[in-house]
Amino acid sequence: MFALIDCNNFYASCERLFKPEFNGVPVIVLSNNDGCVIARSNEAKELGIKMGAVFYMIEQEIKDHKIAVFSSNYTLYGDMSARVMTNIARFSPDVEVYSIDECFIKVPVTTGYEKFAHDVRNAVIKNTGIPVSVGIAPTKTLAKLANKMCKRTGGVCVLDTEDVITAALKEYQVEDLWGIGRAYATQLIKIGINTAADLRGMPIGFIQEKLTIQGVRMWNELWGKSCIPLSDIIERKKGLCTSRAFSKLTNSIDDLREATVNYASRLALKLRRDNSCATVLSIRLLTNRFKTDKPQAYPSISISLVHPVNNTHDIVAAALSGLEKIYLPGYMFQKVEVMATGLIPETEVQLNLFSSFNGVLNDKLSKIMDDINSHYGVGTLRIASESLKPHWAMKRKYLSPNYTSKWADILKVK
DNA sequence: TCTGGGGTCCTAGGACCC
DNA sequence: TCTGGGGTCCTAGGACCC
Repeated sequence: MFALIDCNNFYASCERLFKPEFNGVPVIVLSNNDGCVIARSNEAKELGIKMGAVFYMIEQEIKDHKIAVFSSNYTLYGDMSARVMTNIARFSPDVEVYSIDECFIKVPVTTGYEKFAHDVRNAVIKNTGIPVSVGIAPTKTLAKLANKMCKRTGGVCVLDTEDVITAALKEYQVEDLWGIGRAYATQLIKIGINTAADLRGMPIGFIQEKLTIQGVRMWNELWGKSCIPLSDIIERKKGLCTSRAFSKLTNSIDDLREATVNYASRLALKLRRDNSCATVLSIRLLTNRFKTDKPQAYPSISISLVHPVNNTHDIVAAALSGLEKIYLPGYMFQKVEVMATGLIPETEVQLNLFSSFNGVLNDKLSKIMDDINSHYGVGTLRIASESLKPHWAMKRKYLSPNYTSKWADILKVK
């Protein structure tokens, strides 16, 4: 049996944890650049605030209902997530951290699933203050489904017999299934497949044709046959990406250079934290796709690097050379994307017979930079062309303090 | 003025091999 | 009159996830 444990309204719950005066009050959390709503407390959901709602379009509603607003604070959420996962790990040796706010575990008991679910839930709530829901079922797909049904059942839901599963599938909308997104949902509903039970009732050939092999796995899982194993080993990443919209559009090559340098050095840091090196670096400029009356362009380039690298200087230099090649003067750009692919572990980097490159493991400069920055704060030591507070930097007007990870931000109790 | 950021997997088709 | 059968690798695009 699998359990899916999911934090309720995770980002909103994190913010509320340190602002208890917002308990019982509608709370929303915004995406980067304070663009749209990405988390809502139950009260905000009840007011009809939609996931993905565009912030500036609902400002009046927010004022009218006195909704508390936060910019997203991933430092805080990441730290709270680690605390939740650590608590869950005490209940099972097999944990797959699936996202920042949810994990699958193998259920270590063979009976008494309800009690087990309540034990996990109560422990996490008591030790971290974050409310969670626990869904238990024979497969991961069904555990996901059980978890979503927790809203009705009070935080815990067990689907352990064929009768219970069948009844649940009949009530469950096909578009809410794990693995059915917008495109598939539209197609399925058009031909009269509305519930999970309808989908499960279709022949496997139909599933294979319409939804490919992943659909076949899901279909089997709905029948209780486990096809998606728990992956409790963290796989190496295949690519890393830094991409962020600017607070305002720009066509200035200087702005774009500055942004590219900033993003590329962030990317280099991500690579080093991942202990991997890039063999290919891609860079892309993007115009604002919502401004349909303005000319659109998404120029990009992929650069094969001479050596696999993860030091800031080489990554930045490659990114800048790419930028010069793709820059188009006549467009207002909203975003630059810097991507590293063809990643290899830094311990497996081969040296090149024909160059003086000394290998990543001898890269003392990066190590010193990272040490100083982790001790004195991000940006203490950086390359000269990187700016600390650029004018195009993303908006984070409603940012909360880093209560759990910065000495200066720790809550003071009188 | 203002619409997120980061990933994964699968398929089809083309280029190439013997 | 008529042009095989089996592969691999890569890329672009589309679907999905949170």
